[in-house]
Amino acid sequence: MEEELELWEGEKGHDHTAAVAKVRSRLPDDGILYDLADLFRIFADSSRIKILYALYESELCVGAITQALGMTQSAVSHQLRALRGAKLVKYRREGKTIFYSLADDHVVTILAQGMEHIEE
Amino acid sequence: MEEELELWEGEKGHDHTAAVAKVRSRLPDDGILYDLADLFRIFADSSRIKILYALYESELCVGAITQALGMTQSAVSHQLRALRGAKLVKYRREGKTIFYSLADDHVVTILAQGMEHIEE
DNA sequence: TCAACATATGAATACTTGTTCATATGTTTT
DNA sequence: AAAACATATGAACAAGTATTCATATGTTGA
Repeated sequence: MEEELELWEGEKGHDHTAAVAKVRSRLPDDGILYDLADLFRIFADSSRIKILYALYESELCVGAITQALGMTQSAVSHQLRALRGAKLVKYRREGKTIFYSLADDHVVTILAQGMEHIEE
Repeated sequence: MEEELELWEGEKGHDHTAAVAKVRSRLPDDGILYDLADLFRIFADSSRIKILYALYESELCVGAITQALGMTQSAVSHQLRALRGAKLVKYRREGKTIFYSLADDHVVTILAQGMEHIEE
């Protein structure tokens, strides 16, 4: 007797070709997906999350963030650098002091959606 | 002559007490912020992002994900475990096959907001 | 211009994490 | 019951990363 015809030549198991083709055609470019992962990696640390929440309602200078969160000035500054790199915060200088604030509404939305998710 | 009165006893630099108190009063509990960081950490990897996007439109079995993304079955399974742990995907069994799908709309919203942010 | 202040940065270390390899679990068919 | 299939899991290694410590840059006032 004949064995079952194998449409996907040489592969084991059942056929996925249709689903695979559909996924591949709609999946965003690799570069985009890497950038997206990089963005979320910035949110993936509790120190940075704390900084973002601290900035939720008003701008703050580095010293205030440092005191409020009980971190060292160096650690805060390193994390602000990461947040700046991801364009999640903006800053303005006033004399020796530099004030940071949230860059745009995406930050707020992302935090809020994440919060909703974990509170379910 | 008198030195300037130091309201925040012993600290150097200018005063942050008001801002610090405000931030501290509004900042969510540490545990919540850790959970939030943990959630975003799941999004912080391009393999998992790819899996989530693959599941964007329809459920898929592990084999289909494996083929579509060109990963090993083991790697996919490990990442699905992480996604399951964060309740970002759900699954159902049909014989030997297990179909995964997105758990809720937060996943879609978070991905979409992230995408908007990096496309600016 | 010098001292004090505010913030930033580089290097080193301790910790976390994604993948691979080998194997285990669970399901269906013969 | 055994074999084939589909998925899950544990251990180990390589790669990435947050903090600390020391120091640098930039700004203001004396």
